[in-house]
This record gives sequence, C-alpha cells and structure tokens, in this order.
Amino acid sequence: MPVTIEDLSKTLDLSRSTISKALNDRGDVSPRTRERVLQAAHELGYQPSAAARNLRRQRTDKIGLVVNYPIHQVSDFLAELIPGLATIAEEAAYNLILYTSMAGNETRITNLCRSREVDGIIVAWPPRLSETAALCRLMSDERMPHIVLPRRVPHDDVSYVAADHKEGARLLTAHLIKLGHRRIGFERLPEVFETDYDRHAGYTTALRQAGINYDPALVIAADSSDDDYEARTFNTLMALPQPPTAILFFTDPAAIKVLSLAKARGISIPDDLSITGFDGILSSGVTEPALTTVRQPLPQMGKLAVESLLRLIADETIEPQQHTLPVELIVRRSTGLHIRT
Amino acid sequence: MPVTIEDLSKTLDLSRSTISKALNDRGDVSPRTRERVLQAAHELGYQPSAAARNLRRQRTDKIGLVVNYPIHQVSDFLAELIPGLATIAEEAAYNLILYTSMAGNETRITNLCRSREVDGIIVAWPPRLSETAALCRLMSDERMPHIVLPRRVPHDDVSYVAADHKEGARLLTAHLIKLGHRRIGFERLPEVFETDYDRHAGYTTALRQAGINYDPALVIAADSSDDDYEARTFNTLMALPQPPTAILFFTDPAAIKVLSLAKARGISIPDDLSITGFDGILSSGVTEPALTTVRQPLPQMGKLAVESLLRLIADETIEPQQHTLPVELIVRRSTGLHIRT
DNA sequence: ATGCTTGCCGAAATCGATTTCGACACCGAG
DNA sequence: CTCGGTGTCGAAATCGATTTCGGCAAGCAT
Repeated sequence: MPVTIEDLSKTLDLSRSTISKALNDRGDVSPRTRERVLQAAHELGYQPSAAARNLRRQRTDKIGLVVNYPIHQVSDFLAELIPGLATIAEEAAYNLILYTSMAGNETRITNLCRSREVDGIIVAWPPRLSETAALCRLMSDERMPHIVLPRRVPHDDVSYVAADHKEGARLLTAHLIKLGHRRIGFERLPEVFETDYDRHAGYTTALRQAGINYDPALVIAADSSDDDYEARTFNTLMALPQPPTAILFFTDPAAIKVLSLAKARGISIPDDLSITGFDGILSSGVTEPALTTVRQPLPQMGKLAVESLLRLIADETIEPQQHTLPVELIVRRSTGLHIRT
Repeated sequence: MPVTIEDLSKTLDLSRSTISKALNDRGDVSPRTRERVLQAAHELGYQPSAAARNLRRQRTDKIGLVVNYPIHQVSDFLAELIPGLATIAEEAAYNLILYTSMAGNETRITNLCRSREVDGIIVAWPPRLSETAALCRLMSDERMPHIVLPRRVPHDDVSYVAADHKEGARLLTAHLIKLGHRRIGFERLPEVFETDYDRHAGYTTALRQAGINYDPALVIAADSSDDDYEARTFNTLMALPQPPTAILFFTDPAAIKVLSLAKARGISIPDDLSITGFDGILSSGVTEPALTTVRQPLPQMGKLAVESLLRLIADETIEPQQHTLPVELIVRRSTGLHIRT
C-alpha cells in the first residue's frame, strides 16, 4: 500500500539506483533527472521505508535510553532529563527509544545490542558499581557505544555524565558550618553506591576543612525499602544524648517529610533545627519554610549525555567521555543560624 | 561482525529456512533439529537483526509517542504518564519511541507514518481541535493506528483517553458552594481548547445546580504567554467591586503562586479567600496551606492509552476507543468555610 | 510393486532500500 | 577514423530475516 522506490521507478521509467542516488544526492545524476525524481517523490508522497534503510545502512539513527531502576522512583528525574535528551537527539536526526523494566538484566541488554535496534545506549541509574562495570564491558564487547547517566563510574574506560555530588554535600555542610552548626547529622543511602559515597566524602571534607571531628553517631545509614525511613533517621538522631542542630537529608522528599514531622513535635525549623534536602525539586521551593538544597543540572546533563554518545557513535576510537557537572547550592529558609546555648 | 542466521546455517549445515522456523516455532521442524538450532543459537549468541525482521514482517513492535506541545511545559505530566505507557507497552513486547519538537507539524507526522518506523502513534497534547482533527485524518489516511492523549476529541471516529475535566471543575465548584461560597472566581485558559471548555462547563453546571447566577465578571480568560498571568487573574478578581470569596485556578502552580501573592498582601487563605488548583502535583500537598485540588489519573490514562492503541493495531476494523476517566477531588486546607459578613 | 500419506527440510522469492561497477553515448583530441 | 575521457544511467549484489511451495524419503496400505 505505501509507495516504494519501485513505484517511483515504474512511474518515471528510471532504475531504482538512479532514484536512490537522486534522493540522497549521491553519485552521478543529471540535474534534470534529479528534479524529475524529487518532483515525483513529492507528488506520490514517497517516504523511504525505515526498516529497509536500517537494514541496508546498518544503522537506525536511534539511541536507547535504558532505565535501570524502578521507573516510578526516577520519573521525576526523567522528566527533567528527557527534554534535554530528546531535543539534542532530534537536532541530530536521532530519536530516543525507551527501555524500562530491564533493570540489571544482562541478557536483555545483550539482546538489545545484538539486535542492533539502536546505534547507542544511555544507561540510566545502573545498579551498583560492579554490575555497572559488567554491563559496560558487555556493551563494549558488542561494540555498542554507551554512556552512563547520571552516575560517576570510577573506571577510565567508561563514559559517563554525572553531577558533582561530593561538592554538593560539601557545599551544604560548609553552609551549615558557616551558620555556626557543629553537630551536623548526615543521612546515608548506601544502596545508591557511588552517589552515597561521594556525598559522604563531601560531608567529611567540609568537616575536616573546618576542623570539626567526625562523629559516627551523627551518620545514619537509611534503608529506603523501609517506607518510613526518613522518620527513622530523624528519630534516631534526635534521640541522641547530644542531638545535632542540623541535618542533611538524602533527598528533598525526605526533608519535606521531616518538615511536618518536626512541626508535629513542636520543633521549629530553622530555629531549633536546620535541615537540608538534595536535588532541588519543584516542591522544595514551596514548603514552609522552603528548603535549602542543592540542584543537579539535569537538563544540561541530558544534553551532554546525548552529545557525548553521538560522538562515540560517530567515532568509536574516541577517548571515553567523562563529565562531572557542577551543582548549585540553593539557600532558603530551612537553614538558619545556630544559637549557642 | 554480529552473528547472522547465515552463520548458524553454515555451522549447523541446515538451511536458513529451517533455522528460522525452528527459532520461531513455526512450520515443520523435527524436535531433534529444533533442539540443535536452539542450542547453537544460544552458544553463538545469535539475536535476529531488528531491521531485517522489521522489513520482512512489515511491523516494528514500536509505538511512537508524539509530544505535540513544548516539551518543557508538559514534562511533569510526562513523568507520570511514561511509567504507565512504557510498562504496558513492554509487557506486550512493544517499545516506546519519543518524538518531541514536531508540534503540529503535519509533514513530519506524515513522514513518520509513511516510513513505517512505528506500528502506532500516541498523540500527546495535540494543538487545538481543528488541527487535531486534521492530524487524525492524516493518520487515518495513512492507515496508521493512533490515539489522542490526554485530550477528549468530540468526533466519533477519533480514539482518545482523557480525564473528566468537566467533572473535576464541577467537583471543585460544588465543594466551594457547600462551604458557603456564592461568588466564585474562575480562571480560564482558552489556549487549551477542549480542556478549558470542559472545565468551564463543569463550573457553570455546579453553579446552575445550586441556583447561583453566572457572573461573567468572575470569569477571567488568562493568557499563559504572559508569564505573570496568575497574578493578573488574581488582581483583576480582587479589584472587583464585589470580589469573589473563592477562586478556581487553572493549574496547581498558578494557585501556588497566588498563595504567596496573597500572603504578601495580608490576605489569609483560607480565612479571607479560598483557592483551588488543578492536577494534584506533588507540590500541591506541601504548601502552607496545602492545596485543595483535583487529580487526573495519569498513570491509568497512560496504561489505557497503550492498551487501546494495541487493540487498534491488532484489529484495525475495531471501533474507536474513547475513554474519559474519573478524576479525584482532593480536599485540603486552601479551601474553608465562607463566613458571611 | 505401486500409490498415497506424512514428516521434514531446502530453494527461492520477498520485504525496500543502497551501492558497486560496468555499459553506453557523446565529446573532443590526435 | 580511432581512442580515451566524461557524464549518466542501470543491472545486480547486498543487507538479514521470513514464508511459500515443492521435493524427497520413509512408512503404510493395497
């Protein structure tokens, strides 16, 4: 039913080769003939079959976005990432194919590589480091260009785009220190390996730079499979003999939850306790008080990821693309001066 | 480089036909031979070329999500929609291809249809009705299954999945009336045609059911290209000789903005004025006071859209799929009793 | 021995494009 | 007149699968 190059060939009484060359502006075709072809193609509404060109050219002009994490838990980030991803991709005449629900599944990623239905892969939120490395090796073996997002991977041969979580945590901690806080609680989320590690490194760095001793009691490893983990972090810290005067929570939603928890318990924020979130989601700006937090440059990260991937696709001998983007400290009213007692 | 069916053929000394039949469990192949083929395919790591199968089978097992609106303005909705879309699609062995930046572009959608790179299309946030109808007709002409999301289309032959905006506005208005409000402001956004129309219909219905006269002065047509339009709506209404005691804003962000505006002006919400949003985004629950709003069932809408589209793909003679899903009224603290003065 | 199923497999066509390479006509130069 | 170049075009191969249809051998009944 759809019009093929063969139809054009019959209509114009020209060979398929000539048509193809005329349409792609390749090879030897007289201007007059080219004009005829273009004209007829337009009139008949000819559009090349994607499958046929893909097969012949051994490329699809598509890149795969493999979301390696429960999609519901990252959809907010996706929302900020996707505009950048899609925009840059489409400027380069590529499209994005979404693959969710294949978290950590090596077989399915292998199959994706081998079926060649994409020219490159963006691996989003891969599982912990060892598995990430395995996935990347696997794709390398299949000669499939790929890039990890938005996580740093401490291997020289892996391409990634990430935000500077270490600096983010350092900025928050230093901000609190400047406000006079000395006992600063810190929530960890060990399940997000590199991120957690980097954040913790930023926290300790800031303490060290200020000459404050690291107190392990102030550092709580949370477990997000417990769906009330923020409360647990909060309660544990506040039950300490010497409770902290400020707490860094791992995410904005966690801090927001604690906001109401504190209010219910008559703890005033920021007068009695300063708290911070992380990520700078929309909600963080409208709470009472609004959250001090750190913002990842997700839109830029999306753009950069696609740009880097396209570079890897264009030239597979290129060096790995590794980018860590600066974050932005957003100071709002959930943090305040610590009044010495 | 990748292993093809031809490689298997040579390795096993069997014809390509037999291999294909064995792998697809079609036609006549002895159990012994099938076993050998499966075994060899696994060992050699064979995976059929997507392009080749697509070409031969005349289908791609992909559906296109065409976002017909500036992507940044809908990415929050996309975030809630995509998990449902992707999950259901992948359960049926389909994948999602994202097409942004082709808003209202008939040529590009025509090309997408003709190139057959997807088996069906979900048109998200298409432009106003006349253009939407044109797009749908165009796709019908190309025999491309399609469904409009998340907008109602008042044509019998167009498939869509939408939320019940009329009922949403009616619920909000009725809720305010029950609280004693009689003068209720209403913000319109004429640029989102059907949605605006439906909301307005819900508003007037509620008024009529309560026997309240419709006062045109209370209805403000906003212009979202003015990036401070919420303030304008608010100011216009409050400057009225008889200002409203409650206002329905078109979106949650609009209502949230007005929240701080009102506070700055010493207007207490909900004591002096009740306001409502629409959509039930995350932020609406954390403001002070939290917003009364209406929630669209975006996850279910996403699922339903894919299910419906798959049905249209499977059987093109099927009747159009038209679904309007119920919304949920969320009563929070931004609305309160109207104290007669 | 002949004829007919039945079971299993392969040759070849097909999907719709791109690309290589050779053919042909026409041209001017020797 | 012949010879090589030039400018256009087409025949055929190719990409990698699926599907149709016919062939062949084995088994069974007559």
